[in-house]
Amino acid sequence: MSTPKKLPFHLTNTLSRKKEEFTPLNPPHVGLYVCGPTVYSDVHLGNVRSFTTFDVLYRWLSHIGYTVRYVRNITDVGHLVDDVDAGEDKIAKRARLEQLEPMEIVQKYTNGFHDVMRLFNVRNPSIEPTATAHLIEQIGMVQRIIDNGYAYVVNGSVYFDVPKFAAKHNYGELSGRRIDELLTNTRDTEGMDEKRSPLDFAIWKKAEAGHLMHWPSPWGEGFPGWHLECSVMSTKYLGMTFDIHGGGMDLKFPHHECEIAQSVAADGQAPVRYWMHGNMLTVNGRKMAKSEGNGFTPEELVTGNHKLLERGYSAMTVRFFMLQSHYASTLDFSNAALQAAEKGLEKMMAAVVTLAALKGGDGPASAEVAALEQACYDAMNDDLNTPIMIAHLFDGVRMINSANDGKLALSREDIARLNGLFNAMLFDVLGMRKEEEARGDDGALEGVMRLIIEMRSEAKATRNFALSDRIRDQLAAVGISIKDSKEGSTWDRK
RNA sequence: GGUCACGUGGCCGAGGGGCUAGGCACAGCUCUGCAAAAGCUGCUACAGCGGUUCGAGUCCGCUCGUGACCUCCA
Repeated sequence: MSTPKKLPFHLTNTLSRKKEEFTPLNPPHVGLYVCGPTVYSDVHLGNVRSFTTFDVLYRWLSHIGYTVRYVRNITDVGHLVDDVDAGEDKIAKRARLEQLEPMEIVQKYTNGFHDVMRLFNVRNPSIEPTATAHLIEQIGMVQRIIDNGYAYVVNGSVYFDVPKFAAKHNYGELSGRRIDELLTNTRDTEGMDEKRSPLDFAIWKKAEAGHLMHWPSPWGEGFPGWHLECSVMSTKYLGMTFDIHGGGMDLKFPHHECEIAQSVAADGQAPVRYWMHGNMLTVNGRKMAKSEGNGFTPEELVTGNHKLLERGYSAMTVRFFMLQSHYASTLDFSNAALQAAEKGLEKMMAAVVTLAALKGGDGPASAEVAALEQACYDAMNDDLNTPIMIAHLFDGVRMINSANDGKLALSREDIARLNGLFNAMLFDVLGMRKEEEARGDDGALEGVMRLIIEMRSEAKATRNFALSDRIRDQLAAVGISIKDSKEGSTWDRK
């Protein structure tokens, strides 16, 4: 029996803007770093899309045989906000509003983030480092950058010297910016008067009076700059140069560009071989963002308690909806699209149940099933093309249902392979979860339903359709649907 | 203002020089006590205008429209 070809994997590298064959630095190991959340507020659905994208990447790399060390950080230091709140740390700001310790805020939203990840069946990373636990390393990196002449100290703050760096290195290669263009388009930002060039960015910032989160450093009390933590934590756990760095499109510039500059300036090595950027979730064509105020929380999503939501949707419906578009495309949120995804997912899940009960005939594996397997691998290996892979799975759904209707002959071998394929692709790779599992049903309902179905079948046998229809209607009213077939009746929660 | 994307059928959304995407919705048929489910069939589109080509939704140019980044943001 043929087995599908599982390699090679191709992904779009933002550095080259092209699809490239992926080859790890030290196979079979893969180092993967993804920018995690800033824990000063609830994560919204746009954040979930990004983490889901990289969750699927992690799952896929593991599935095709790589040993992945997946590092996803927690940003708990807080970054400078705009000039309205000049100098005030985001986390400190919220802490004052809510009269909590900064680390209490951090803990609260970290817990919330983890709850959301669990709800959407996003796997835990191998390492989840926090910025506050890596202050020593961050100070060390600042010092190395200063020692190498790419940063200067002004009044207790340390700034990265972008023009000096750009003179020798390719600053802007990731985001496609050019120094001279950037210079004509800068706006006033914090610390402008201290910077030699408006393009320079802080890698260590002096703590002003009242600033709650600060640490001692060779340059005085302060806190680390915007982009430093990712540079430090990625290379600490994955090496000076590692395989894949992921994040949202909106982080490409300046965040990731600065990460590259910092690593090169400090250690002389480009940190990342493949950069991968996920696109934005939009609402009515506009990016979902904290600053836009158009996001909803998972609670609002599930309950439907939000003005943009006609009703609630399960986390798995939303996950499936997201995976039906490519990660590099924008995806527009809408109730109609969510409802279509919900129906599609129900159909696919029903087919999985049908498949488990199918009895195949004798005979060899069919070419169709083998082709389907290969098509799924090819789709995923082509830059993680989940929508195509899902389209192939729906072809499998049709095969399963046709076989169940007696219109297609499948061998035991075919059925075993389809079972394996759906388990691998739908559950392991796409990370779908059966809703009953998510709900945590025990066996009691199953037993009760078996009894009710048996009694209803007796009513039908005596042509007491008034009773059998009443049972079906009443069950429907409490969210349980009954479906009759030649072999008997099945039930499902809806 | 600068840079970069995108515009696909009733809706969502892939593809990316010749080959059925898929899902949802809708209509008809089959099955069925009725329903639901399922299967089959139908609806077959690529913003507009030019160009390249034997052939363009796919490449090039222009126009219009939308968005992202340039500032914390997945």
